Amino acid sequence: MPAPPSDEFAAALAVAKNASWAQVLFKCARLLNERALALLQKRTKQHVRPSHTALFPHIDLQGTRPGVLAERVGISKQAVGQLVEELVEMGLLEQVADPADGRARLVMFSARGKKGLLMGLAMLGELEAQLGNVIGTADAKHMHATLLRLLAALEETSVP
Amino acid sequence: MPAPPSDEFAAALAVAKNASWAQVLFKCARLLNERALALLQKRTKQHVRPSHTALFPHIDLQGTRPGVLAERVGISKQAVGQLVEELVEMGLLEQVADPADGRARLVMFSARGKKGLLMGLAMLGELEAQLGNVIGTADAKHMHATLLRLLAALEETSVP
DNA sequence: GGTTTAGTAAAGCAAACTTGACGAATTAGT
DNA sequence: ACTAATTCGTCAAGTTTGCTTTACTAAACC
Repeated sequence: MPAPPSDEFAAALAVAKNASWAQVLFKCARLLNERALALLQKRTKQHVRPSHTALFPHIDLQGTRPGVLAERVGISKQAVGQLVEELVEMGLLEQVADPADGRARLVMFSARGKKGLLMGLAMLGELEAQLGNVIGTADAKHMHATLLRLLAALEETSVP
Repeated sequence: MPAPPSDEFAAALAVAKNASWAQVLFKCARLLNERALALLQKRTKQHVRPSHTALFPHIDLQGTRPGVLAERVGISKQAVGQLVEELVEMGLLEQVADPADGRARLVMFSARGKKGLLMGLAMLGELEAQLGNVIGTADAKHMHATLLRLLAALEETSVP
């Protein structure tokens, strides 16, 4: 007698699930992100949100205009305006008039923002070291290299 | 003459950034997720959202009660109720009365939902294969194994 | 028969945006 | 030189997503 169709489905599902590294990647990223943000808020006592941390790597040390920032992050200028406003209130960013253009302003890190940024990265380093002890430093390094190439592949190739 | 302090900061920043695999992991996950969701909506013409796909892996083939689902995903029963309602409207899930309990209902995949699930996983497999060609199949496999151990480490160890 | 338990209903909230309308400075056209 | 069009950012309002809280019914358990 033939197996019921639901078993075929279950088998196909199991195979597809097992083969997929993307799902594992998603889950790792989500869990690690949650942990890092929880730790960050615990240490800084500031309400830094994911949208804020997404902004940081795009701010040049010499300062960046909000419009440029919006383009880099891929959101509207208004959205950047809101985020910057919040971060200025927290004392992490500051704005200065752009000497080259009276309409424009330059967003840059304040002294406190710079310290906070380094602290945040150090904190991430701690987490990575802690996890590296569990998964193996060599494998962590190997994964880092592979992820860098994956990132390049994602940024270069277009959506099919 | 000594270098200005901002250069020290820039150097420290560059070092910290370069050493961090977590940031690369986050960016890869975000980009890949965006691409997968865009492709999914393009193919299915349905408005499947991340919160929906987060639900799928927790639904047993024999059906799962909303309350149990809520516990597994870590959200309220009401939130599950909303998501299930939407997915039933899309024709991907269906609900049947639980024969063991008159108050309870069982959430399960409809025939169309099962087909959709397999299609979605196949689609993810396509993306992975395409990226695997770029980053190298062996490295992709190695990364998969490392990520699985990272996941285990994240789920086992507590927040410091 | 009283108390859990399963789920529903309605409202609200926070995050992370967007759209549309605007003012002020700059650049371009004539 | 002087409008005219463009660009830079802001203000205010609205939207979507993904939840939560509070209050409630109906069935089941004891």
